[in-house]
Amino acid sequence: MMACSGHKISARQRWTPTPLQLQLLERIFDEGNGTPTKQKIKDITNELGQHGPISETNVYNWFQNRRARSKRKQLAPTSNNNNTSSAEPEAETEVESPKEKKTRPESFQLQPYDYENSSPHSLYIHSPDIGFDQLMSKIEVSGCYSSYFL
Amino acid sequence: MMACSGHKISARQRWTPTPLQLQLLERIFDEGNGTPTKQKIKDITNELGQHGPISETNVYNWFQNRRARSKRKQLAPTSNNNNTSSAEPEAETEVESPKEKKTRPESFQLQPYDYENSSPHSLYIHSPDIGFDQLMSKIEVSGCYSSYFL
DNA sequence: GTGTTATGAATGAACG
DNA sequence: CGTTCATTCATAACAC
Repeated sequence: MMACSGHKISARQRWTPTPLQLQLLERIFDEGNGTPTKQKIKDITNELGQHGPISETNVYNWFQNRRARSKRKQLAPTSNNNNTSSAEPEAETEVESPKEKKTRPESFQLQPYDYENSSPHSLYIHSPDIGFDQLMSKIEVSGCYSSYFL
Repeated sequence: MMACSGHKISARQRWTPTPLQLQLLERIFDEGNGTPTKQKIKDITNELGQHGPISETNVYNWFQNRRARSKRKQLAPTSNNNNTSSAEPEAETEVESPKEKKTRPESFQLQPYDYENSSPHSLYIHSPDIGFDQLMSKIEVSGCYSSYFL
């Protein structure tokens, strides 16, 4: 019964950007405002306030985090593959068909840290309903974690 | 499976440490490295990579979680009474003690916003939206801003 | 197969 | 501004 994603996104203690807000934030961030001024923050806050509760502090923090996180990509995505054992017992790699959406619109789990944001790629999700599927397209598991080697 | 139509799991799998890796991690953690540096992370990752797939991010997260968990576990055991039934812990008490506890209360979004005031122009603190902030901290499933999904 | 627990991962907020 | 803490979510692992 509960298998269904019956997650009520009820209120949380800490601010949670709505997908729309997030989209806007990312967009702005991507626009090239690495150092949003106070005025800018205010503006953004005001703008985003139309889509949900938000405060200037939230915006400020968000940008700070965003920047830090981007830079944080130094933490290697390097998948250290070791093939000590030639045996690669395929466990149950039941890869489901990548379709459908996740469960929560606000947080799409990414892989490790993003690789590089230098790419001038503007990936934005339009569609008021959001195709989570597309969001997931970024996942790059690039690994077969199903195997246990002891 | 899944009676609900809402199903679909992403292809992303969560990293699962092998017992060996876990053992090593615990050992390192126990050694007294509460704050593993990036270099350390790399080292550990490399080491553990010999026992299974792992990335620096995994190691980093593991330590973070480990630490948080430890703290949390240790903070709770001080149960005074062996009360079988626990009363409702959540009481609406917005009265702020002048002396906040040392614990870092996940305060709701404050509005200090007093970091660098680079703006040459003074700013008016009148944000009408601050009222929302407070509301947000408590918003329940009620029909307040429930429509902020998109 | 269903429900619960354990734990990795993501993120907002705070500290230095 | 970079790093760390705390909280929450999602999912693998486990128990029923």
